[in-house]
Amino acid sequence: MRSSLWRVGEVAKRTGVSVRTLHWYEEIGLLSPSQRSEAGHRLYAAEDLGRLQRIRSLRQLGFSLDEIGECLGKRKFSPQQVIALHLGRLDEEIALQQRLRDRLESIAMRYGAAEDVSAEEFIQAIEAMTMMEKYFTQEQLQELEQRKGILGPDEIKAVELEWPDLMARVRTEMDNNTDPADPRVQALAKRWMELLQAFSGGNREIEKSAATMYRNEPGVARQYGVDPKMFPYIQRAMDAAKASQT
Amino acid sequence: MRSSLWRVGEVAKRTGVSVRTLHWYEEIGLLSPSQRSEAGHRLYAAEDLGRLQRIRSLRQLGFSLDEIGECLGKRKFSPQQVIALHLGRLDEEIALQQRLRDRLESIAMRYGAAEDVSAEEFIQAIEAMTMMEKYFTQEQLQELEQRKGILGPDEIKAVELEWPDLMARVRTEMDNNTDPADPRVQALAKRWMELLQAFSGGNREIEKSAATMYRNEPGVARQYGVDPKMFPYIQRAMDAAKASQT
DNA sequence: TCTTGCCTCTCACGTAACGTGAGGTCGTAA
DNA sequence: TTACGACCTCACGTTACGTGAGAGGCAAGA
Repeated sequence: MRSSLWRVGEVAKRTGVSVRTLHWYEEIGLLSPSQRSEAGHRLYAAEDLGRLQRIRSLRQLGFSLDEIGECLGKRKFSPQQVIALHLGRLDEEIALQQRLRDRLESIAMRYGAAEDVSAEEFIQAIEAMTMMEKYFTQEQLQELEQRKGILGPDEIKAVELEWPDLMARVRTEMDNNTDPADPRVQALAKRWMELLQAFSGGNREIEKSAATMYRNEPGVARQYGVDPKMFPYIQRAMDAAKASQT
Repeated sequence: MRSSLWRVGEVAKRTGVSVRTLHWYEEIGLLSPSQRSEAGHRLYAAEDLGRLQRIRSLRQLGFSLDEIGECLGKRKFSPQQVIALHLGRLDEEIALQQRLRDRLESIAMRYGAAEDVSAEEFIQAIEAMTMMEKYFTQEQLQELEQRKGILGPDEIKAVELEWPDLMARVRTEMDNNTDPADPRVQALAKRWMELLQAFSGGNREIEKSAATMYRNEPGVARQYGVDPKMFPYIQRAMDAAKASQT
């Protein structure tokens, strides 16, 4: 009889759980040793170890101690229901983490090789992405992602470098009150439309969403050098181009 | 000036975070309102809202408040490193959850339709699975899984029903000291080998691992009615079959 | 002016599942 | 007898807040 009683330390060594964990399981009423020595030391019998084994099995499957307690306590619980519930929870969590992972990776890829990225710049990129998720619908984001895949990363980077430069030139002409029909402005407007086409693929809804974003988020607009005031100026340049074509 | 100062409730409504969260951010020094009213009410300025926005962005990417504090505080941190670290952590978590999910699903499928599964039986199944993962190597488990796919669920269930029955019959003959060469025992031994073949696919290592499991885990053995003492008895039956063939 | 109702404040406990000491007791071997 | 290891209980720390409790502030109506 004596040989079939184990003390906490022995149980801990054999099963791999910590002594504190065994204390904790007793405290919450999940697993109490069936005996105590005169000095108050815990003595675990074989049946206690069996219960511990079951607890560990259920724990490994990700159940909470509360749920385990209910499973082991009551005879009437429905395993299918419990598992289905748990499975659903897990699926949700996994999907969430996967989305999170994808977002993180897309940011990491954006700055894959560059070494001199400042924290400032980095956080702005993150903000830009959360903004995108705020202003574009799920389908639009998918479409953008798809077109990104077609263009390839080098092309994307080139455009991202060219865009602020183009914006600055447009701003200069606009500030100088250059006639929208001027060849320089015409060239800028042509390039603007090309880049816009590369971004939106001609999807009007995407262009609208982008415009809304630039209007509502001065931070994002500043990052790319976009000013809503440029929109009508370029529009006038486009109108002038059409007029000269006829 | 006055109009660009917001109180906690207003900030909470605008940004979607709770008042308590704003209190908390101040308590841990992550975001303190740049002013207080005479009565001690928090007054957030535009720059505070900007910082809050950055905090929210980073939070959405799954960073801890500690990490966010460091990112926003120091200029010298390496975004790539932080992201790579985080990405690694996420991948690990996802893989873990995926494995967990698969295990859960395999258990759920085992008892998909059955309605009268007792908690006892259910927990035993879970224990059996954790035992499998303890005694079989990763490759062996994959091989078993593959063979399970080939056999199909109905076949599996049939075998699982037949196995305890077969064990009981063998036990009876063994207890009666029936000659291993007796036709009845020969028939049982033949069926034993067939089922074993269906399980192991002739893989000796898998058979060895299973034997070790049955020897070390009386609980699992009891569940399937297996007794290590049967092994040599069946072996003698097989030997007798061979001898009679020559 | 007083009350009403809606802020806001600080303080403080609760969450899940233990980890990590602190300070004291028990058992046994040298 | 003393040293050492195993054990005991108590209690705080962890994450990122949620949820009150009790008290004070602020504008509007009676």
